[in-house]
Amino acid sequence: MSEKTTIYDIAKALNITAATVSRALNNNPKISAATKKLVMETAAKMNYKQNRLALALKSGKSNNVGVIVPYIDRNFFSAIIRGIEEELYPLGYHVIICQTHEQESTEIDNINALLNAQVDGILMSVSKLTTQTDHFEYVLEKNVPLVFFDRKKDLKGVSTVTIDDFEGGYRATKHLIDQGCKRIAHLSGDWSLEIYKNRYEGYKKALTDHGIALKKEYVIKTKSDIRAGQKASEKLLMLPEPPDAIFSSSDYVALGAIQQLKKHGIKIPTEFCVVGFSNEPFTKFLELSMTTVDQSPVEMGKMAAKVFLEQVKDSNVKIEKKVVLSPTLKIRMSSVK
Amino acid sequence: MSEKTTIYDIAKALNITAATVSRALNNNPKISAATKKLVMETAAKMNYKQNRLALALKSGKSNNVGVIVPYIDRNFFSAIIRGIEEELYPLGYHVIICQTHEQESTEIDNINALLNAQVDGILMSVSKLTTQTDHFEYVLEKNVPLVFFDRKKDLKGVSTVTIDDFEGGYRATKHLIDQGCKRIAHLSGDWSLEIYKNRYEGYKKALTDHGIALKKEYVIKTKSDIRAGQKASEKLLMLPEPPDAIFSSSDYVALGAIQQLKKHGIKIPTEFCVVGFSNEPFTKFLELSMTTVDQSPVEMGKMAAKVFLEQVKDSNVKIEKKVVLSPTLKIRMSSVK
DNA sequence: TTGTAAGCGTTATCAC
DNA sequence: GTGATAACGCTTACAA
Repeated sequence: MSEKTTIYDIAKALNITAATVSRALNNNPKISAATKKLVMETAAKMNYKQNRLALALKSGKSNNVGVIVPYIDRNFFSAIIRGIEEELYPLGYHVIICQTHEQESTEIDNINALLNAQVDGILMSVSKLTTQTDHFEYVLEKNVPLVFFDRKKDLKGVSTVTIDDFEGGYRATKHLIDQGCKRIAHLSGDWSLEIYKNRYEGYKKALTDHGIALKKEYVIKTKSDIRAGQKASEKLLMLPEPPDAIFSSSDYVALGAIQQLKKHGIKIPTEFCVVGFSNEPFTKFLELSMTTVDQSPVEMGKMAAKVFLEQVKDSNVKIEKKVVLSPTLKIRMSSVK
Repeated sequence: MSEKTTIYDIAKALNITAATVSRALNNNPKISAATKKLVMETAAKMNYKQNRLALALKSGKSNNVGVIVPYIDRNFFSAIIRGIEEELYPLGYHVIICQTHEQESTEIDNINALLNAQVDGILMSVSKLTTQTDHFEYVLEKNVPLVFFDRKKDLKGVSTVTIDDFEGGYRATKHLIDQGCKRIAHLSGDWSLEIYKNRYEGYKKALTDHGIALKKEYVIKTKSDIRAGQKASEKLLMLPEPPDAIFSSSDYVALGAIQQLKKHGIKIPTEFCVVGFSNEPFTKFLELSMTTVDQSPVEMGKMAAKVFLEQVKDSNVKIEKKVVLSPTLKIRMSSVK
């Protein structure tokens, strides 16, 4: 029973040919009900399982999609993958995962490996350190659908699913203004990544829309970890006129800021408000729960999958879809006076 | 340039045969240095990429492994997957992921799908609701290596990688005893999952080893969420002699307990100590950081991958390896008086 | 309605 | 050292 049974085995058992078995198994109309039933039964009896590899080789479709992310154990990305998997699995697709570790060279390697594996599409978030775009063009040349989620590069023929980072930045900042904060600082990330640039732009627009002048010393670019948040907020507090609120592009940075503020005996939210970005799971478990911008990553994954499916449906038509999801502001204790 | 180039294209270009090209590409000894060089060069020039699907069909090895977990966006599992991916990718394997959603029927479906896809092995954590084992036996019949991590079923021929849950429970409890806690309660999970049973056994042993009688009313089985932790601890506080410490088999339950204790004005850790299990990321970000048992999931994933590789190496020898990793107690504020 | 045979891209086993 | 050919398991014109 350990040997795999093929359609030939079934054919032999019934004294018919493999082609007929294949037709019976695939609901081909040109087949008699009798033989079809017979084939179905013996297939079940012999425990036949279709070899997807053979099908893939024949059809040129592997029914696998590749998903590339920086790290799979970052909640934002694993939630996206969950969305992709849940959308695609019912349609018979399998998800192959790769991690770039934020390295461009690894990203290129991942893409080549997935292409060799004949994936039907690649869904990915661009690595922080990626500057070239040749490897993306190469995917397109091979006519393999390419969908960027969250972090993208602007390329012709590539569909993207992102959230409106500008809007996220705007609403976070407006919320702080509504709370009566007058001197709102912003902790940002590297602007070579659009997402951070856009969150900053939203911040800026909200300020000017409400007649608040942008103070250059209130905007600090940092790495995305707790330590960076501590250092940046320390710097802010040393200013002649320190801020009374922080909008951070990262939840981790915001957490570092909160820790540092507390160290200085500053009361949150009464004296100082903080808003983060990403709705990392920990933000709502804090004793002082953190206001943050939710990116609905599972939805983002599902949407990326849907865009991929559209692309596959009309493979002759090159679609270039730009889906922009709306972020949700999760208002919690760190910003409500 | 959009068409895929095969070894036939290279052969045609050089007026040799595909077999020769194949040999050149695969470092076959029976080939002249000259033709080899020539083939290599034109292969590069024509941008040849090996079709892994064809190789897979021919060889019977897909170089894919399937990984099945309840939910991919649970940190514990995504970290394990990270470990698996990082161990296997350098060897040319790709990781296909599936989610059971804790449903037995989905688990069975996942296994069949992966088997159809001709994966070279299946690495998985058993779903909470799984009672049958037929689908696992079936994998073994097909001679596909099967490795369980964390949640396992005892089956002949299946290798497992787990942490020593007994030890974890023992050390967590002993730590509480060392802190001077006298009345230690335990919040457990469903004992049909070995992990919870073993953590409880460790708890029990630590108590008796230190001359503390096990009180039945101090042991409560709950679901693994915050709400359950709140309710269970409420029940404990209503006891005629309420406990002065909780060892919880889940970080979420422990968090719920802490919240409830605070609601009653109970001071942690001075009046009451709490220890969780799993070292979920949020535990160390809490203002009152939580003591918990770390399961080193990335290491667990790497180990599962290594066990799989051993199995593959000697496919004729059936290996049944039981790897048990040691947990680490992360001592934090919630339990240090 | 069913059988025949070619083909998907490789590699392996023969010959030469 | 290289070429011809079969085989992996399946689908699909084309014939019958």
